[in-house]
Amino acid sequence: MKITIKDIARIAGVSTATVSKILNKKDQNISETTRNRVLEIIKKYGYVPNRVASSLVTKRTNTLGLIIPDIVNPFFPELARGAEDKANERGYNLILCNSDNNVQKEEIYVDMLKEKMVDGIIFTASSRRTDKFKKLTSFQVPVITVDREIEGLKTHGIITVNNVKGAYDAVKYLLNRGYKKILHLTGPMTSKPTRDRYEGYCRALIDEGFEIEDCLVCEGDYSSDWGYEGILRALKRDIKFDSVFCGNDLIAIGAIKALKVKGFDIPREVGVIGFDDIYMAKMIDPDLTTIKQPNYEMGYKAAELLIDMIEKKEIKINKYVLDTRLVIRKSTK
Amino acid sequence: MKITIKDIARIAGVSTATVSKILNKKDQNISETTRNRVLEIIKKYGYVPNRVASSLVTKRTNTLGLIIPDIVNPFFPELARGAEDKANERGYNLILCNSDNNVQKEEIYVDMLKEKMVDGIIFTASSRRTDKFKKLTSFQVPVITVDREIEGLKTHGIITVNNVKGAYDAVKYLLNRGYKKILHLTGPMTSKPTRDRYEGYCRALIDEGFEIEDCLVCEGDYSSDWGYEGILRALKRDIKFDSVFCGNDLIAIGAIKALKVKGFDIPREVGVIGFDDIYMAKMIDPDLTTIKQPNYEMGYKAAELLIDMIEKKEIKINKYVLDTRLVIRKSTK
DNA sequence: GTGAAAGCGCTAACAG
DNA sequence: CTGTTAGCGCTTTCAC
Repeated sequence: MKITIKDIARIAGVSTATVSKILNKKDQNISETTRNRVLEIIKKYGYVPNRVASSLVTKRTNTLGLIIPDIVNPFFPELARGAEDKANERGYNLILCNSDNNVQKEEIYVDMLKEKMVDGIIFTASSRRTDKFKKLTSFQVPVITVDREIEGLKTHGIITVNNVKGAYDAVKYLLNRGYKKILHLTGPMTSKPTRDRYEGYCRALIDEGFEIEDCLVCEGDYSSDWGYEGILRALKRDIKFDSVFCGNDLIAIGAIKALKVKGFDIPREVGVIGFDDIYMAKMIDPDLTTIKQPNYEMGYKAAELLIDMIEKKEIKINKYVLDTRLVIRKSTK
Repeated sequence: MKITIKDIARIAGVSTATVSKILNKKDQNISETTRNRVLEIIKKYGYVPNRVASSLVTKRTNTLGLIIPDIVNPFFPELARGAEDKANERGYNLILCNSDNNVQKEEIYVDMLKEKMVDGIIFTASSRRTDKFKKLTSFQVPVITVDREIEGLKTHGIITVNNVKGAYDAVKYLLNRGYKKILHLTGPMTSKPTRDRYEGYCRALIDEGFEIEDCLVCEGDYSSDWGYEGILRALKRDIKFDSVFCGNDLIAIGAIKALKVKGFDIPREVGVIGFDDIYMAKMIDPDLTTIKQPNYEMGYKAAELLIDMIEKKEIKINKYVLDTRLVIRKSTK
């Protein structure tokens, strides 16, 4: 039989109200003596309050939902860690949900989280979301979307990265280093970040007086396999390029692999630049020049904004666009 | 104002008991007609039951705790994913906790999870655990430890990997391929897997008629930095070796990097073998021969065993030792 | 087949 | 400074 607040109250010879007040630090009006006595008894008996009971009355669970496509994708662990750190710091826990970018799974998770009365949700939505999905907007608790803005989906806060500028910086850097024919291996164009990076690519080219050649832009997905495949395909089609701007680091890693297999010297013959700066970027050979995304900070900031909303602190900004940073390593000359 | 079971009952003209029974599929004794009527109303009003209320009475939250050192460490995302998949399959959610291998943080998390009344915990414990830490053993709910057996810590179930055999296989393979001087860059000897891998290393050497040379065994931690550092240090000390058995893939990746910097040809002059088979193992150059650990399966199995315990299914075995597998790639000849 | 009623363990007025 | 009391939203006996 588990020990309850009633037991503590009885043993201490006070009411449950008194114990509750002490537990919740609403004890300005409790005498030093009783407080100490109660605290002692709590300790002695190893009493642990039952939060599900208190949640039922306070309507707060101190739990957040984190919905991401897949924790195995190297992009997400840092984000999750950032969110968890902030949540923990503020006394919240995080429920991890892997949606596989699957709208149906997302909906199921949202329902589960709703039932469990989470105080808020951090959401990295699938790219295939349509506005038929009203569950979130009708959700009673605040929702922060991270990394991907969803058209037609109103959320309570947004954390993104300046993808246009990041891509712009990448391409401009390539151009400045003397590369002239930049192959762009993109992710799926259904996702906003992909389109933004493509936009940055175009703008940099134009600003520097180059033309945009459609054959240099190849759409795929955010995987190493696609990077590998994309290079082989470009080579087969006899497309001329002296550098590759990859939609993310995974693509870049695959691309480098293919390039090496085909005997190209990186960075002399072909330069490669990625996007993300995942952990592995500095471990591969040559280590990867890339655009660092502040993944950890995104998660951290998302949790912070979310908790501020939950706790009704004054919130002026509900959209943060974090900046990327060019990290120069050895895959570009 | 949120809609409750009372509202549904009132609208349907039945009691809350009836609605509850229908909700929980204990409706053998409910007439088809009322059931359909109630279900319809639930749908129409978008009623979502409040699980925290029901948890209070059923003493089940359908929530599990997952305590790992750090989700950013490439070893853990797969484990977490495996656990989450199984949990989800069985209607449970997972609370993610990053302990940083810090006993104090572990204790705090255990307390939080206890307060939130999780139904069970999956625990990858810090290596520095001492038996002063009784919180877990005195814990009311089942605990499964994964990957690391903790001496002096009784848990309800254990999932590990056959580290001795994995290491044995690795070293034997190296020997069979003609390598003779195997440097062993280990993790911290305070951890059981490290010691087990060391044991496998010794056994293989002995079985093949080699001697164990202490100077070939260097203790560090499970990071790429240590792999890099370890190679440089061995070289500086003028230790002769023709291959490296690394405590994990991260160490191997660092080692490969250092070896390449120093101009060694891998695998001809020096062969390298890792342990884990993380995602990046096949992406680096040369791609890494390694011992695959079934990370996903460990998480999956852990969740399965845990949930079986929670739901009191017949449990014969409460310890699973999963097998590793040699994955041959290009970092060995 | 269905419902009344007694809690689950805690908090929050409000009263004293 | 402390206690009384009425729930929070749900499940579960047990009676009808």
